[in-house]
Amino acid sequence: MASAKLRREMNRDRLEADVVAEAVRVFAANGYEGASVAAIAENVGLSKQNLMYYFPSKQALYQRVLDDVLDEWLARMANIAEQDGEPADVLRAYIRAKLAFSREHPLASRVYAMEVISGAPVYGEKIRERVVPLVRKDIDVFKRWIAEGRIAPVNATHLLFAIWAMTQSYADFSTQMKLVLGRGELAAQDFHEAEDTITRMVLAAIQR
Amino acid sequence: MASAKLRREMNRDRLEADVVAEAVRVFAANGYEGASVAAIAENVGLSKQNLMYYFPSKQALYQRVLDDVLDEWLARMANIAEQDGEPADVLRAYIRAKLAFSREHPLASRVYAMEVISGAPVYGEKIRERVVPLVRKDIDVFKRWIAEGRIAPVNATHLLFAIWAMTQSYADFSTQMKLVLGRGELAAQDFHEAEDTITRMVLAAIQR
DNA sequence: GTCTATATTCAGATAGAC
DNA sequence: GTCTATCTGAATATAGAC
Repeated sequence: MASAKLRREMNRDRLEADVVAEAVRVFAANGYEGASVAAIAENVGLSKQNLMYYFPSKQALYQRVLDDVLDEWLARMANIAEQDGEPADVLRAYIRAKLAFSREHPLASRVYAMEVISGAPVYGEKIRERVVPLVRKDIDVFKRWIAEGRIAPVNATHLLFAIWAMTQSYADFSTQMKLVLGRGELAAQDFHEAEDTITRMVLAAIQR
Repeated sequence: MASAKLRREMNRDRLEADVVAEAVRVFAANGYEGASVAAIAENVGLSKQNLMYYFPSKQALYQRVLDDVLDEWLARMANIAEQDGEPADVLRAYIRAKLAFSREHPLASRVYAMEVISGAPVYGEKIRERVVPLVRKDIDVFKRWIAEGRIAPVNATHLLFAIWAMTQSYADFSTQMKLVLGRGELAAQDFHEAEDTITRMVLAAIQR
């Protein structure tokens, strides 16, 4: 009895995960309005009506996608800046983690980016609740380092904005980068060079 | 005769400019698919059908919007890197110009960003023709500086990607920045601090 | 050039049988 | 939970009178 229910729930979880994974692709490629539930359903092998049995509305599915994106992102990025260690080492780890996310989850990054660029009409409140406090904590860490004289007195907020922008662009703007590099895909080498260049800029800027 | 025609054409130009300006707003806020021609027409005081007399299709209007966005961007950004002068001064001017564009034309930046994030399905070819050569020229300037020993041997390509990402984010991600800063709008002061921080990072990185 | 009217397609969502 | 069938609204686009 319990095991049958458990198995059913695992199947459901797996199915939902499949749907969400496909939804990320479609939302990333077309934006919220441009995405069609029918397309997502077809790609995942469900009827549109059946998909809507699991996700009652397109918005509900979209919110679930954003929730999952943010969960994954928080799991990787939370608490990096708060770790002990030399500022240079912490910043290196932070840049590396954020670039790795861009490389491993470019679609997730793009869905989030499009939502923000559109003015965060559906996810603004969640960003305020879940992202902003984390960002502020990271900024506070930078400020503490400055107060303690461990790094140069840079503008902590804009330093973080800069790190975010530089690392995230390797997911969001990879299409343009590929055109500039004349390459079909960004390769491991590109991400290494990116990491070196970004790290160099950040560490040079905080040099006392 | 000729003056009547001229006047008519000026009116038409003005009307088209009004439509394009409004279209930028709507495309930036909703993406290509999410934008509706009817909404654009209404906001500009035309009937939908009348608008489609001037722009035969939604895609044509969208392409026109992107063309105008790119024209404006090229008018400001082309040839900055190619100017004579100390690398530090040229880079300062480049960063300032790009930040000014983000500040003065955030909607233009967002429309372009969404197109690129979506994979540039309609504007990819134009980007290849009009943007990529310019970017490559700028990168070549950086490489020449390195070869001449005027700046440190950084990765020229990724340095440019970094500058683009940092400056552009003040248009594209301003919604998130405003939430972090707890402010309704980005102010002149924010852009000054951004410019200082970005310039510091770039100049520190090229320091020999 | 501008209007009324309409064709056509497509999307999200719901009802109800099984 | 899954299916067939359908409703409803919106959006692009076109036809044709004035």
